[in-house]
Formats: sequence, structure tokens, C-alpha cells
Amino acid sequence: MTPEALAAVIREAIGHLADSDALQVDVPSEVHVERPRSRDHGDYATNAAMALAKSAGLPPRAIAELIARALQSVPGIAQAEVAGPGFINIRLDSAASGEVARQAVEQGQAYGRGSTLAGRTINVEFISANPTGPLHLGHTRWAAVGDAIARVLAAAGAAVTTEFYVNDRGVQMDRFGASVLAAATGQPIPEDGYHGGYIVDLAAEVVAEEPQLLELPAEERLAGFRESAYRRQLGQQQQVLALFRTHFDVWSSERALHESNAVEHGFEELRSHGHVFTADGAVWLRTTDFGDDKDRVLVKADGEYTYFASDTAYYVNKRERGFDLCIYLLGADHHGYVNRLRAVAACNGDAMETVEVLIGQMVKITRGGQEVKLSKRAGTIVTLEELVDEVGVDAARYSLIRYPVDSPLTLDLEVISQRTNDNPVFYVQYAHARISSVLRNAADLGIDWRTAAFDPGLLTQEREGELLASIAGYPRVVASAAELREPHRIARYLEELATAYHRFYDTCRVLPRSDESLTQTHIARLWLCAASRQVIANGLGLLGVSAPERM
RNA sequence: GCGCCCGUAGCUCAACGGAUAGAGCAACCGGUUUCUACCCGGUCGGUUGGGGGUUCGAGUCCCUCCGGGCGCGCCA
Repeated sequence: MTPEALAAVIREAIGHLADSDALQVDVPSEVHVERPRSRDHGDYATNAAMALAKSAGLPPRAIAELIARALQSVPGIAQAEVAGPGFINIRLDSAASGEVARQAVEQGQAYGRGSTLAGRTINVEFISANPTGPLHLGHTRWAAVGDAIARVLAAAGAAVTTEFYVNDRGVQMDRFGASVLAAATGQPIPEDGYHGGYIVDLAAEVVAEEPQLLELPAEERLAGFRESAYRRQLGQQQQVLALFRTHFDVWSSERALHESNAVEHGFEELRSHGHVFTADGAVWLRTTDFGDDKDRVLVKADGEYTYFASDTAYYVNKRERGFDLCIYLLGADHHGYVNRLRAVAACNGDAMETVEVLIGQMVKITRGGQEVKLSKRAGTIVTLEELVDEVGVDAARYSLIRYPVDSPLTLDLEVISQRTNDNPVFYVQYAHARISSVLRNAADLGIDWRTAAFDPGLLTQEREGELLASIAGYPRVVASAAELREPHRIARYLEELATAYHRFYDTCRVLPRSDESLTQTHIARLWLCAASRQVIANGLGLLGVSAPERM
């Protein structure tokens, strides 16, 4: 029995009590079931009685008594007793606990997937870097976390589209082009240009492969270099992201937005809602109608569109493509955008909740405790590529996802490339490899556990119970990670699951020793192993981290 | 000045408003002569930055102060 199933049972019990007038309450839509820290408090505990006390006008313990008595007759529940201020502590019988092993094995990759977000059509936009340089560490955090969020949302039943918005228009692109051209022709790179070493490499590449560009008249030459370098740089970003296992369904170009007239179209939509006005020769969006500090300019007095104009049109475009939720992942240096983005939604006649902005704090990186400075302009940058080269995709992804994004993060390159428990990705992966080995050995011994009768009631050891409970908790972890947009919960959970497995393995012999014959207990433990492995693989899959069969 | 985020063990960090605030690392002590020891067990370690409040119950919610990060363009 999973905690969700138990919660449903408790809710049902409360419903019966309410129907029979034993208790005058509204049946709560959600019943909270938790795994108590201390096993003395049972397998699970619920605070339902305490939560109902106020509306029922009865002391929590009295309500708890009623519910507990009802639960005692439920199949699978071995014991239900009132404790403390009104908790109900519940003990399952071992067969009911053990059934989740069967569920996990039989459901396979589907185990843990849910439907809490079914019907939602969600756009997740992240990274959206300028195509004027390699992706650096901040982008890398989003590459890992954004991708994991998308996977987790999908696991909760949402239809998810991941999207990368390419800022390929405007002054930065011109500076980029000018920088590459300067490098190609031996001129000093402009003060306001890009000075990274990669500019020189790009310039050399362009010259080698498109020497004819050098022959063009000045203006066309500049444009030629800009476009060529842009294509190459974007291609490089795409290639590195693919290597990093971060997939985007849609690459959306700011330039294309303008060329397809989507910007003007977006303005019309907003105008029809009455939030566009003209002042001082500029066109504005009245975002202050919806909580922004100040109104924002869409078209400057000189006729140029602002960056915000594209953002606004892009939002309208997303809505027209059918997304009912637009999630943006932004760096902390962009948190000033939150209010105006939400205001854009409201100006479009949408609920402000249609826009959800996740703010990620900065990532610092150290090597052996010493900070590695990041500066895109100065060229001493740690790029996504360099990080992966140094620590590998699995360690990089896992380390970046493992922490909530709203706190600043410091990663030490030495630590996350070591195979210590400072670097738990290996700990989790090792559990998977270890189980794989056991299952291989079982096959070698000719044990066909899958078709043998599985008696979950034989899993009565304390550590078997802990492991089963951990497995049973997985679907809820996925659901809450999706609801809270916090994939780090998956990682933390996997570490606990791996611990539970290692502890189980330490005390419970799975396979028969050479002088032993095969028993039902061996079979039951093999099911437990297979279930554990399935859940680890599913969880790592949500993080985009591999689940190796051997290490 | 205004706004957002953060402050938890020596370090890096967890903890749907729930019971005695937890892991890993570091330090120290143990465990494998048969399934992967990249593992397991134990010891040490805390006024959750300070102070108020809300309630059956606060690391978590509210107020305030202190400390740190980031942002406040007709820039992108």
C-alpha cells in the first residue's frame, strides 16, 4: 500500500463517519499521510484528526479515536492507534507493504508517473542565451534543472514543450559580428565588443571556410561575418546541449518573431485589451495596471523596438500556440523581470498565474576550494563544455539539480569529480549497478524470479520494510517535485532510496549461498531488488542521469 | 532609498505548518575469509542570524532588526 492509497482509505473512513453523523465535518479534499521519523510511531501517521478538530468542534484525540477505530477493520492495516496530540499511527501488515514491490516491477517505467498535471499544456523556457558566446555555468544550471523540470512535469501528466529563445537581434549581435570581423582582420576588438578567446577561434573558422566574405564591401562583410559567426555559435550551443542531454522541442528566434510580424500582431492583441498607450513619442505597455513598478516601453521614440517588445509578443505567441502555463527560468540578475512578465499576461487578459517565473541564484565554482572567476567578457569563463569535460555529464547534471535553485550554489570541481559521498551521484548509481549485478547473478543461477510466485508477506525484516516504504514513497515525490517545480527532491529521494537499499543489502542475503536451496524468501527479495532498481532507474531518468548496470 | 532571494552542525546542504531539526564531508572507533566495501554500523557535533507575533504545534507563515547576494534604463 502506498501513502496515497492509505490517504484515500483514511479519507473514505472519514466520509463514512460523516455520513453516519458520528462526526460533523466536511470530508477534507486531501489527507496528509507521512512517514514518521521514529518507527515507534508506526509505518505511517496522519494528522487528519488534528486538522478536523476545529471544524468538528471536538478535541483532536476524540476524532482520532473514531477514525482509528474505523481504520482497524481495513484490510492491510494491522494497527491504528492514537498518539500524542491526535496523531493516528498506522502499521501495515507486511503483505500490504510488500505489494508495492510487485507494482513497481509490473508498472516498470510507468511506476511513479501520475496524473496530477493531466490536461495542462506547459511551455518551459530556459537558458535563452545570446548566441554570442559559449554557454557558461549559469546557463548550465538551467540546462540541467530546466530539463529535469520538464521531465518531471511530464511525469506528472502534463503536456510539456521545452523552448530556447534565441536573442539573435539587436545591438549585442552587431557587437558580436564586429568583434569576430575585427579578430579576422587583425584589428583590435572594439571596446564594447566580445573579448573571449573563442572570438578568435570563430574568426579563424569563418575565414578558413568562407574566405570570400573578406572580399565583400565593408557593410556586407560585417553582416556576413555576423551571420556566419551567429550560425556557428548557435550550432555550437546546440551541439553542447545535446551532449549534455538537454533537449529543446523548439528553438525560437527573436528575429523570426519580428520578420513574421508576430511582434506587431502581439501589440494588436494587447491594444485590444486596452493596456497600450503612447507618450513622449514612445509606445508603452501599462504594466502598472498589474503590479509592476513602472510602465514599460515597447517602441522607443526613435522607432526601435525594445527587447521587452519581443518578450511581450513572444508571450502572446506562446498563448496562441495553446500553452495554458508559461514557465520561465531566469537568472537572479533578471529577477526584476518577474513583475513585468506577469503583468504582460494580465495585459493579455490572462490570469497572472499563466506566467510562472523561477529565479535561479548564481553558481560559483571552485577548484580545490579556490574560486574560479567567471567573466564572459574577460574570456576567463567556465563553460558548460569545460565543466562536462572535467566532471562528466552525469556528475555535472546531478550536482546542479541536487540543490534548490533559489539558493546560491558553490560547486567544487574536485569534489564533484571524486567518487565520494560528497558526490552522491555515484552513490545512487552504484546502488543501481549493485542491484543489476545481483539480478545478473540470479539469472546465472537459473533463478526465474519473475515467473515464480511472489509472496510479499515474507518481507518482514526491518530493513526490508524501510526499503519498501521508500519505494512506496516515490510516486508522491514525483508529484510534489512537479507541483513545486523542484526536481532536487528527486535527487534527495534517490539518495535515501539508495541508502535504504544498501542497508537492506548489508543485512539481507538475497541469493542462496552455495550450500543453500532456493526459498520463497530469496524470490521475494529478488522482487524487492528488481523494484528498487526500477525506481532508481526511473528517478535518474527524470534527472537525465544514466543508470549504469556495471560500475 | 525601493524590490526579490538567502542566513540551519566546523564545511556543503536537506527538512508537504507536525512528534526528539537530519544527511554527506571532515575527526575518531568498528564491520567483509560467498550476491559489487564506490558499502554498512557507531561516536562527536545545533539558542535553525537576533527579537517579537499568529496556533494545539513554527527552521517553515507575519512584523522588525542584523548580515550577505542580486536588481531597480526609451540597454540587451
